[in-house]
Amino acid sequence: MELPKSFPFAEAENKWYAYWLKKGFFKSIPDHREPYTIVIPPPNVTGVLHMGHMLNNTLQDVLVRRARMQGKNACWVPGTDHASIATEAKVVQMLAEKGIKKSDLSREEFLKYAWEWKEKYGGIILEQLKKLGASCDWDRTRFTMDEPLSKAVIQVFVDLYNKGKIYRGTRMVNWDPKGLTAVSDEEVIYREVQSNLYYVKYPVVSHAEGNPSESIEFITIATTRPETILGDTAVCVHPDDPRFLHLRGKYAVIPFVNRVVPIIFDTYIDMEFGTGALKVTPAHDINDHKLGIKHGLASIDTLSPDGTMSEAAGHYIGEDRFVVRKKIVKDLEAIGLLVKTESIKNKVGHSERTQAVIEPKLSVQWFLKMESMAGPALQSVMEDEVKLLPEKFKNTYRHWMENVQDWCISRQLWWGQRIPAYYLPDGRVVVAETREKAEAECINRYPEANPNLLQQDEDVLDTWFSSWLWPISVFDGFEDKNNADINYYYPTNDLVTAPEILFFWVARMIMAGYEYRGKKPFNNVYLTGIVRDKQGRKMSKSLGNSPDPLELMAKYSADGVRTGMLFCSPAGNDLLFDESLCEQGRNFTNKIWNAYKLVKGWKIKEFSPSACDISAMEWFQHRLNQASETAEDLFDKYRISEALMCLYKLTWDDFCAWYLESVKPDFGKPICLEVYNRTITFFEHILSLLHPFMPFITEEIWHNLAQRSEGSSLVVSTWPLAGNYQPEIIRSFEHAANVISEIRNFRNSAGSSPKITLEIYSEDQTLEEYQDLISKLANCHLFIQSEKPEGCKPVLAGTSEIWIASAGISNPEEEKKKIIAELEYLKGFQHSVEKKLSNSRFVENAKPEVVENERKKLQDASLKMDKLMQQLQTFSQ
RNA sequence: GGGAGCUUAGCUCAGCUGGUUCAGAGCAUCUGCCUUACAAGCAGAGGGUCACUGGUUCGAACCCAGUAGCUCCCACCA
Repeated sequence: MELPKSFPFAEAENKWYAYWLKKGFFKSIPDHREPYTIVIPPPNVTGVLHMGHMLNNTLQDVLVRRARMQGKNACWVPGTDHASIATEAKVVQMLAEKGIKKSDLSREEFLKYAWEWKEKYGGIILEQLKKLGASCDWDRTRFTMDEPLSKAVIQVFVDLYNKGKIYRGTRMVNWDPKGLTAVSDEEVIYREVQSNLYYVKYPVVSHAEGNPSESIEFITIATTRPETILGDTAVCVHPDDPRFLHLRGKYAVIPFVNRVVPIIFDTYIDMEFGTGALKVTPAHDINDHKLGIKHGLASIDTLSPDGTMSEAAGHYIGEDRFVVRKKIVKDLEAIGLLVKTESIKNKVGHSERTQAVIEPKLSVQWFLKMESMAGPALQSVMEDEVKLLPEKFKNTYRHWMENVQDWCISRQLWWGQRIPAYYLPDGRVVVAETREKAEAECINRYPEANPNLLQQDEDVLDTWFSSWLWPISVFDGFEDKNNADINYYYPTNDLVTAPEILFFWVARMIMAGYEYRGKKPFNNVYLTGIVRDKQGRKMSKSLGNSPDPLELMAKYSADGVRTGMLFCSPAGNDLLFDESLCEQGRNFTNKIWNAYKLVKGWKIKEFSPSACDISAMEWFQHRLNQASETAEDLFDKYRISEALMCLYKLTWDDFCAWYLESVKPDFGKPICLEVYNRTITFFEHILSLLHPFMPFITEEIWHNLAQRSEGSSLVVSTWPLAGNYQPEIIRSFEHAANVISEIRNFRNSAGSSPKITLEIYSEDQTLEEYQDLISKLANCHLFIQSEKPEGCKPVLAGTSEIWIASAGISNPEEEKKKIIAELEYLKGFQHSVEKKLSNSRFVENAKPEVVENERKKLQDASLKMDKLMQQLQTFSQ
């Protein structure tokens, strides 16, 4: 049977994934084994796979597959997130395309559409993950709005409310006047724009009842939003600003509305900016709002939800804010209060979805107090209860946790878990899990009230308010606190996610973990980087620089893309993605495939192995053990990229380039059975080590390399343990390999064909063991003898010298040049070591072994130099 | 504005407690090869003042201080 030249991955991927599912290898139920658990960071239910998911999920799969092979009960729980904002936006858009406005629908009608949409498009991403080879337990797939999970969310809300940790409060939100909704900070895009800075003077009076016409003095403020003047309730200056000291206790008069407001002093002011005096509009600016609270100022909301001036503004009522901006400037100028106009650059927030300029607006929201929850979560990370990888994120984490602000958990949306708060017409509130319970509670607490009049809060909860429960809720740890799953799988082992959501998600899961289980949710958090393009730009749809993962996998194979992504993505580092990485991954699969093709093509016969075979097998066994140990260590330190690179080199360089070349029989000759069997064993070992990275090709080859019993698979085979190895054996082989390289090098520089068999002599006894191997790989006859034969070129390999019978193939000029360069280098080297050794302070202070080493270096160097000098002399003869 | 981090070969990154021929790896580049597993390959080679300036030390890529540049997070400049 002729094998194809490269790995036929498309078929193999489908075949093996179906096989794994059919055999249920990814399923997990609690048993006597040690559990290994990962919960997936749930992607948006309507999302599609992008490069970030690829990196993240490949890493998880590597960890899970290795754990499974190590004999642990591996459980990778998949699922999706309802993503209120994103999904609702998509549904609204879909409806708009059908000519339906959200505002024309009832909540129930809208949700019906949303669920239909979710059923239709939801979960595509999970199907895509299967293409990648993700070994999730698909029977455990969860969605954050599945009934038990939603129930858990409501239960937690009620519980925290009853504990006094949830409260209602006023907060400034980002209001989108076009979308008529509040949007989260993440949905506000700050853009640098050219704006006008208007300098406006306000009359100053000395009494609260002062009359502006009596004023002889003015204070000039600078503003980019003059339309908000109508909502001003103070003017603020810096307490240390000498220009305004005399204004202490005085008042300013707001133009048009003639409101007399205090002049207040606060260090918040930047004296350098504008005039050093700030107009304070607590209802329409976040910092002014803070100042307002601090100084007890009134808050006048001069804007209607649609961005026009409200009744409270008193003037320009019903006109759009930007129209008013122009008008008010003109009117100020007319009454002589506009001092000047400057052009400046500033950043203005725009709504990501509607592009409208965001207006800060006060509104009533639900909050979760963070203080008491942050403490244990901070301590846990600082004491490495929960380990962050890489560790540098501990700093950022601490900084955030120490300055944590209360979490605004309400969202003005319909898609999500509706807040279980019920209001009486007079505004009194009861919080309960269901309407029935709320009514009962109402009767209990407010016997005089009519429970039929209770109205549920219109808002839903922030999506993070359900995802923070994920590691518990996927195991139904709220509904049934002591079920077998939660007791077995929780705390989970590793979490793999992006540092961007360290606070939004990771920190909050830790809080919820301690609050509801009294235990951390996971042991380790592996933080990946962001996948960027070659120029370091974030991948985004609008830039069009984000490749389609499915196309990449179709082109380079899933294994190729997986390894390509992992070749250079250490934890916490951004990955500058380039398709050439996938190419490298694909080439690697090709290399493995061809090694398999070679081995598979051998004819086997029973006879004794050659000396060359024996030395190769011995060396490779030790080298394999060494590499296994290194890889194991790297895995344990979560240096996944490095573990892969270690195995890459083991496979390509050691196994293919050296070992297989050493034992490869001459053309048409058979291989001896013992060597063949040994080779298969080595190959299997390598396939096992590579399996977590490249599940498909390894499975394919593993099945074809030997007879396998029915239902067996590399997926559930045993992870190979690193045996002992002797470094001396590896070193002595490396010496032989070095000799081979030198001979090849000699050939290259002499322009001699590799087909010519050379005669080589050496007095180095240690080469005797590898005599056959060197002869084979360097196409030569190696003789070990103490005398140097006539007419040979000496070549230095390490500290030992070989002599090459080079009749007619030498290139004396080249050789001479090389020797001289080498001598120069050694001279410098020798000099520096001598200097070090003649320094008495070095000899006295340095550790004895260090000094000893320096002496050894010096010895080796002089030995080499002697030999090189001798060689040089042969040229002058 | 506050905080954190980074700067080592053309690119992406290792380099652990300062000391082994310590200046490394992979990719890319160059040279020579269609050698019967693989040209998606083979055999070789070149390439770096470890950002800069001082300091500590017998000894610094590594420790300390300063300078420059870059990145990220938080806050949002009236």
